[in-house]
Amino acid sequence: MKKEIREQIELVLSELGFSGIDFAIDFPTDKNTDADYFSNVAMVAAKQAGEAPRQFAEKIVTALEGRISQIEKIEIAGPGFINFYLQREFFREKILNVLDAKENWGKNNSWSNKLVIVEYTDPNPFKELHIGHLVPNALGESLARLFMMAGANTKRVTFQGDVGMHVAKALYGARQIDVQSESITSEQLGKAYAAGSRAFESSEEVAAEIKGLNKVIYNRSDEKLNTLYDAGKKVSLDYFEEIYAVLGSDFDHNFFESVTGPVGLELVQKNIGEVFKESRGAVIFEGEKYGLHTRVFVNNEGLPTYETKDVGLIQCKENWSQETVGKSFDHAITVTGTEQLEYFKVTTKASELIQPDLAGKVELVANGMLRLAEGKMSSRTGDVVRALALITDVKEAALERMKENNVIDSETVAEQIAVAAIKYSILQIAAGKDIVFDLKKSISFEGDSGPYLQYTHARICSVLEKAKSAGVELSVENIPAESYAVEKLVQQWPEVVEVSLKERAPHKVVHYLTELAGEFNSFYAAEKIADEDDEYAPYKAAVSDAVRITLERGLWVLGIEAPERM
RNA sequence: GCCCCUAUAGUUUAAUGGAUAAAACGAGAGGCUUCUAUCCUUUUGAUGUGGGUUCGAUUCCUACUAGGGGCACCA
Repeated sequence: MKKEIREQIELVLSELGFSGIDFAIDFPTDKNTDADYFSNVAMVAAKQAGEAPRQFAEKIVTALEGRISQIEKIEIAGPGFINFYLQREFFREKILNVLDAKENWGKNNSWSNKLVIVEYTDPNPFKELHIGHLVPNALGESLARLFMMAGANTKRVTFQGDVGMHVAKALYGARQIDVQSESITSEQLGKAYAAGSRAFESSEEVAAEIKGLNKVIYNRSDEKLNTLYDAGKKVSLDYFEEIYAVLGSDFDHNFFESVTGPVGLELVQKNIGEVFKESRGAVIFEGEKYGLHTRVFVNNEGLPTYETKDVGLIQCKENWSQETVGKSFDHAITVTGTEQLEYFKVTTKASELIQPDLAGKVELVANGMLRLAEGKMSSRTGDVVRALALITDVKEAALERMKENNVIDSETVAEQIAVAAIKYSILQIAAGKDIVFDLKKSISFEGDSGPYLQYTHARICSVLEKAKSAGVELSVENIPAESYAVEKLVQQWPEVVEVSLKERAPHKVVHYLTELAGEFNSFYAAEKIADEDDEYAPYKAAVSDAVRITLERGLWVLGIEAPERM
C-alpha cells in the first residue's frame, strides 16, 4: 500500500511539474491521529512550489482524488501532513491474507537469488563464551533471519581465533595449573587463560616465553603441546555447539584463524611495496594516507596478526562460497563489537587495494558492548559471567513462575523463555549502542520483555482452542463496521520486515511486536473471543489468529521460540 | 595529543528534519465467581550546556561538558 501511495504522489508531483523531491510515507507515530499512513510531501515540496505547505497539500489531495484504490479519505493535518485513511475492506482482506500466507506472512523477494554470508558470535577457542558474546549472536541470528525473510540464500558462519597470543597464554596457564589433555574441560580452559594472562603480565621473561610458545603453536612443532592444543580446541568447539543449540543458531561453517592466516599472509606478502611496507621488522599498512592509522599486518616474528587473518578471511569466504554454492557471495556481513570499528576501516581499506572485487561486498554491523549494571567483567582475570550460567539462572526463574501452569515439557519451555528474555533485552536496543544488562531485570518477565511476547502468543493459542471447542469457526464474512486497532497493526508487518532489514535494525521488529502484543492484550481485555453467541466472534477469532501468526513470525525473526503454552 | 562513538522521564530504552517526544520499570489509584493477571485501565514525570541552519531540530552544523572506544607488532 505504501508503494501505491508513493507512486501516485510521484505521478501527481510530475504532473504539477516537480521532480526529485525526497518525501516520506509512513505509519503515523502521533497519538492524535488514527490515520493509516501519512506523507510529509507537501512540506518538503512547499519551498520549491513557493507556496504554504497546507496550500500545496490541498493541490496534491485534489489531484489524488480517486486515484488510489481502497482509500477511504485523505485529510490535511497539522503543518501540512497528508493523512490517508484506508477502507474497512482493506483490513478485512489483510486478515484473510495473513491466514492464507501463514509462515510466509511478511516475506519479500528483495534478496532472492542472492548469497549472503552472515558472520557472528565469533567466540575464541580456549576462552570462555561469556554473556558478551550473546550480543553479536542475537544480532547476527536476527539479521540472518531477516535476510531469509527477503529470500536470500543465507549462510551463517563464525570466525574463531584458534591461534594467536590468547591461545599461547591459555596453554601456558594450562601447564601451570596442571591441566591434562585427557580430562580437559571448558571451565579449566577459562581458568588456564586467566592464569596465563596473569603470568604474561608478571614478568618480561614469562612474556617472552609465551611469545615463543605462540610461535611453536603456529608451527605445530611440539608433539606434546599439539595434543593439549587439539584437546583444548575440541573441548571449546563442542562447548560452543552446545550453547548454539540452546540459542538457536545453526552455523554452516566455522572459519579458523589458523586457516585464514596463511591465506592472508600470502596476499599481504604479494603486495609488499605497493600496498604494504616493511618497517622495524614488521609488515605494516600506512593508513594515514587515507585518513586512518597505521596497523601491523605481520609482526616481527613473521606471524600474521589479526589484520592479516581478516584479509585472509574475506578470501576464504569467497573460496568457501565457490566450493559449497558454486558462486561468488553477493554480500558478507560481519557482526562485531564497536571497539573494532576504527580497526575495520583500516583492514577494509587495505582489502579494497588488494581484493577490490570482494571488499565492496563486505559490511560491518557493529554491536554495542554489554555492561553489567553491577560489577565489571574480564576474561583476562577470569571474572566473567558464562553465557550458559546466565541462561540457567533465568531458566530457574521461569520454571518457578510456571509451577502452577501444568505445562508439558516445562524444562524446554523454561529454556525458551530464558533465551527470549535475554535476546529481547539485547535486541530491543538499536544495534551498536551499549547495553546495560541488569541480571535482576533479566529474570523479571513483566512489561516489555521476551516472555511478554511469548505469553501473548500462548494466550492466543489458548483462546483459539477455547473458541474452537465453543463452536466458533474462524471467518472474515461478518465483520464489525470499525476495524480493531490491532488489525491495523497486523498489516504493517511486511513493511516492518523490509525496513528492519534495510536499516539492519532488528530492534524495530522488537518494538513493533511489543506494540502489537500490547494492542492485542487490550483487545483481549475488551472483547470476548470464545463466545458462540457473539456474531463477531468468528471474525475476532480470525483477527486473533492473524496476530498469532504475526507474533510467531516476528519472534522467529528475533530467534525466539513461540511456545503454545507457558 | 589525534581520531571515532554516545548523551532523552528517578531507571532502561524508542522516535527516515515534522503533528501535544513514545513505551516499560519504579511510584500512586483501580480491575480476575468471566477466554492463561507473565495481563488490562489510569495518574506521575524527560531531549547535557551555549550558539547556528530551517517554516519546523531529540535528529543537521559548531563550541563546550561528561562518558566510552581506537591510535605498531593482542584479538
